[in-house]
Amino acid sequence: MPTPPRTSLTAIVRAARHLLETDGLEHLTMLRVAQAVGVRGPSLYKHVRDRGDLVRLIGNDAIQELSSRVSAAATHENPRQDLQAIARTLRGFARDYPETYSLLWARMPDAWRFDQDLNVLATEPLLRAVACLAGEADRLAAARMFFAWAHGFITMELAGAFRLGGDVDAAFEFGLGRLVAAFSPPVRSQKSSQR
Amino acid sequence: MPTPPRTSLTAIVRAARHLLETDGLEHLTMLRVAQAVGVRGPSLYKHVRDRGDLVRLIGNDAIQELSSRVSAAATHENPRQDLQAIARTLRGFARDYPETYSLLWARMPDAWRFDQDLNVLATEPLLRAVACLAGEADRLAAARMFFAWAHGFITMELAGAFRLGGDVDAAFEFGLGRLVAAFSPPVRSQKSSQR
DNA sequence: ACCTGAACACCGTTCAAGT
DNA sequence: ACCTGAACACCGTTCAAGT
Repeated sequence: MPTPPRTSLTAIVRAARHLLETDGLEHLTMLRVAQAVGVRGPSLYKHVRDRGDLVRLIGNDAIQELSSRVSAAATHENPRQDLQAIARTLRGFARDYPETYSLLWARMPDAWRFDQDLNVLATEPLLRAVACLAGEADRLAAARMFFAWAHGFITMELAGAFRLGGDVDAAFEFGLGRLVAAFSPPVRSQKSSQR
Repeated sequence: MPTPPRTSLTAIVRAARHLLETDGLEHLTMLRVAQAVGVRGPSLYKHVRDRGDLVRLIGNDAIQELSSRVSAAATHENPRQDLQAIARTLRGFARDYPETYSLLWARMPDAWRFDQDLNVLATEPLLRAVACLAGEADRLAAARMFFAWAHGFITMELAGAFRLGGDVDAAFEFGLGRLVAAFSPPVRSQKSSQR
């Protein structure tokens, strides 16, 4: 005899992401998610394959939100301004949702990772901006350089790894400025050295 | 009545680090560590405060090994060569011990993190090399920029995040070259260059 | 001093049984 | 069709009891 669902996938994912953010991944428990949406633990398995699947759905949710923030921020005429906006948007998202951000590019089983097509979508504004500066040939390498720096900085900041003192905000702007500047084509004069 | 210890802290840490590397952090279990060193689970608590403490000891062990690798690699006359050697050493360590490397700068409770004085020690070669290129004033910001890039690149590589194709090794060298070049003082527009 | 079994509160997951 | 309690194998950790 059919019975109406007492919860929904979207409610489960929302509750799980909230729990992740407040208590961390190790406290993101099937039982606690179930409790948050008002069912018993085993019922979740009617909506989700297992805990890894739930992590994947949280990632999908988060990368879409991050992606739309990035798209909204990267609308300048000048690709350098777009790059700066993208980096600051990433950092802002990480500050709003540190646990969720950490999850996005954490080391995990493949089945737990957010979907690749969402990754492609999220990466597009960065690739576009970088192509203008570094040229088509170096597009991918330059995008990886830029994202590696931004992601590394944000990750270390979230991990509390910047403990040697100094102004962390200033260090972020320092890196951002130097990095954007470094994207000019390298060989721009036959006679002088490079920058 | 005193009885001789049937295991030791160093044996426990070594077994735990090995278990971490082979099976991942979530499978690093007190019971499995105990089994690996030949005692029962509860006995570990005579040597270690709790699981977080064990994670901290693994981190201490790993950062010391990484630190000595970095020191051994950063012995060139030219600070640019030292920077390149440092980055490649980090990446090599991460390839040898991906789980351990991921752990080192992961988001964790403070009590789980490796000791700060070991961090200072490990950072010294980088700070020294960077100071020669970026100048004393920008030393810390430049070191953070460099390490953020290297760490971000390595982290993404370990996480399997580079899935847009392209040559990842080439992207690493691209970033490394551009980054080292970017450490010249920025205002060279007076017609001169630096150094 | 160190090790042990038993115990407690918690996990993820399965499954037969309910509606 | 969805939800549930009971069950299983596993956790981390404590503690009284052994030697």
